[in-house]
Amino acid sequence: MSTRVSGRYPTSRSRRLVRPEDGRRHNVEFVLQSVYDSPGLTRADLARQTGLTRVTISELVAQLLADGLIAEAGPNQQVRPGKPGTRLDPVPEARDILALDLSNQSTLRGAVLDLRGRVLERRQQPLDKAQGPAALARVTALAHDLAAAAKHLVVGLGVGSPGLIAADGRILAATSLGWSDFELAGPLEAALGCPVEVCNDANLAAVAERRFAQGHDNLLRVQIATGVGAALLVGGDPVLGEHSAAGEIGHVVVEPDGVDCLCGKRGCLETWLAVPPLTARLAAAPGRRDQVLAQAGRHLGQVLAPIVSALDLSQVVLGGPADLIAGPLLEASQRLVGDHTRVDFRAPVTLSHSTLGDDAVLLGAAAHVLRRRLGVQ
Amino acid sequence: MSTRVSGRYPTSRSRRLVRPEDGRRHNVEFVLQSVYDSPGLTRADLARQTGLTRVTISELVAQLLADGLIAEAGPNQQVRPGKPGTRLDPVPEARDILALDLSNQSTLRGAVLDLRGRVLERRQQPLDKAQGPAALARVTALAHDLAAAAKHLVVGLGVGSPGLIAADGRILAATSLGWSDFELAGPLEAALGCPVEVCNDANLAAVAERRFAQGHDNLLRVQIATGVGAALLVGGDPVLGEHSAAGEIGHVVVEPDGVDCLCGKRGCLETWLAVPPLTARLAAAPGRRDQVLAQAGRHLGQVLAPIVSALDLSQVVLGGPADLIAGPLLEASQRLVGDHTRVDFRAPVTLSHSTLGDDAVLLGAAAHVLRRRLGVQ
DNA sequence: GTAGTTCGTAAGGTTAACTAACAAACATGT
DNA sequence: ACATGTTTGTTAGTTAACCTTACGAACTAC
Repeated sequence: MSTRVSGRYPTSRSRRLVRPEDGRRHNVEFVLQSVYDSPGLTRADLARQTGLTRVTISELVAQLLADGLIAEAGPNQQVRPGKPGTRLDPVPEARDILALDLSNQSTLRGAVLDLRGRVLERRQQPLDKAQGPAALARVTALAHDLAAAAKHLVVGLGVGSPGLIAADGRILAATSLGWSDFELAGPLEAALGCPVEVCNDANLAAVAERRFAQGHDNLLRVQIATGVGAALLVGGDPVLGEHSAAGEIGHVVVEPDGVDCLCGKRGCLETWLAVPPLTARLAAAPGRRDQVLAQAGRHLGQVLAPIVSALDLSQVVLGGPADLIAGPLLEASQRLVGDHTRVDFRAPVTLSHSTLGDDAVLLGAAAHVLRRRLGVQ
Repeated sequence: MSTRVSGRYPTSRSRRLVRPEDGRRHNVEFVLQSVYDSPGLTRADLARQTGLTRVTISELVAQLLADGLIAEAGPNQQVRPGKPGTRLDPVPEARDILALDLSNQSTLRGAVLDLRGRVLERRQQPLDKAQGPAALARVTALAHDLAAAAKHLVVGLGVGSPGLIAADGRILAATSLGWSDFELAGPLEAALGCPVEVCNDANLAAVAERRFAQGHDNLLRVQIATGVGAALLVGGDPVLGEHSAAGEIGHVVVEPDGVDCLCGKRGCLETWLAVPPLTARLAAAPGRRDQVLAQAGRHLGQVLAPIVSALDLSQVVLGGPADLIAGPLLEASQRLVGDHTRVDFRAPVTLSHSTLGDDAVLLGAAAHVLRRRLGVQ
């Protein structure tokens, strides 16, 4: 795990040839994942569970012990014949992960986390409407702050950015930061000397729900803020789409004769669900708060229903201000989706308000680095 | 390729440990894929393209030559210094693939195909409303017919079945055949002695669009027949969903105060788009054929719009009777999806009528076997 | 005709899996 | 108490799949 020269083990799609050492690293990562999933396993347990021999497992474990990523935790307390095995536990404090959240328009947020997703340090940096290279300078400065605050070896830096981000981390368009067709990871890697992973902020928030809030492998996360964005996990992986624009549901029309939207169409979902228009509607109808929220929730449900059906989702998570989302809006949305999609062979979908708060993107950035660099997902 | 003992190379999700021979097979498959993608490559081309050494590539190529899956095609006609390389071509006639389509309620259809997807032989078997074990007997008989008709080594049998099919091929529910929680692949493998892959019919049709009709890696295919079903490819892979029920969009409500549906709700998409209700509506309004079809198309578009936005799809393919689909229905649907989702950073989605006709499922079954057994996708 | 380039193969090294065998540490039965 | 059997983790040696180095064959260019 200390030396990472060649690329990652290929998935079914990103195909490339593999060398024996790719297999070795994959197997080391697999053992690490197993120890994270089931702390206290012994080498013999791992061998039985994986099908590799005890000899090979011992070698893989020795590598992880040498790297400090796992530790022996004394003999197994069992009442069985035979020599008791040695329990193995993960050591989440062995490494630090740096995480950046660029989604806030006024302040860049950063944190140092351990491998369990605990926030160890926080730093931030005003953006002051910096654009392009000036924004890059602010981001780099914040990254340096984080690197200086880290007290352990750093696995890597994860960056959650708004906008369209390609699969390779290239930023196709991020208007709030003035970047287009911009390579962010390269300069940051050069400046910091550690691996950098750039990903869309909404996708990272969804990844965080999965890893740190017991989310399912197939889930939809909707973020309600200045606009309305969504991210989708299928089989645990974020969906990028044909133009890296997946999740852009804010401009689906839900009310053909509704009010004008900035995009030029009328009655887009955002004209109901984004925070500014929603608070304006609430202010304009003082005594009808619950009805307005329920109406917004039904419009959301109208968009969710086909998605939930087509993807057979069981979980939708909503992020955003609790006072707007957590009550009638969520309930109305859940009811409409249930009523419009219910079939006998599918359990009803569950909508819930995110428990991750403002740290969703930071946690997702850490989860992403954890996965890409150590294979733990 | 002749010996296939251990499992397949793992993807990012289906994780397991890998042995050196798994890597070897993955690499052999990669080379085969490369030769299918770019016929006429030389060993040296492959080495440059993949990063492996010429020595290793020669070994992998020797394996494929010995299996007859590729062939040398004389020296490269080039005007360059140096020894000309030997061109390598795929040999699609080297193997046969058996394919079964169980989606028709009255007749089981089967075919023998080559590795290019050309149909070499066709067989069929009346179902006569057989259910459960009796249906299995019909399926097995047809599979035997196909095996007897094959003139080359058989890669495997692909089966496209209606109903809910789990990722491992287990049939969770297929009401038209009277199967529930039913292991179809096991008995067929025992009877035929060749690998069997079972998959949902709609998913296979989508796979066929991708491989044999130049479909994108992210596409939605909607089949309009007795009911309305859909299948979704994300990154080239079929989406199964949390309960293997992905694609079931027929019972999304599009008209809350519409007519009663068999499912117990009102105004489901099927009450507009399935062939029986649609033909009934056309018969009931003799002079308004185009308007009725356009209305059906708009209801479809209403369901497609959120899906297209959330997944950033660029392609939707409609399968079913051309006289209903190919005209005003498709145009109205395309227009509504465009009008309801258009945003500046995304190219508009393209709806089209499938060109694969009745063979979509058979072709998909062959493509699936090709991919699972020979790694060509 | 000579030099330079490119292709495919041969020989031998390195790595990462395997099998076989063994000492250590435990429970159980006499 | 003590032999017996079980389970664990390690050592020693084998096999497989990649690598590097080197070489003959076949072509172009001067």
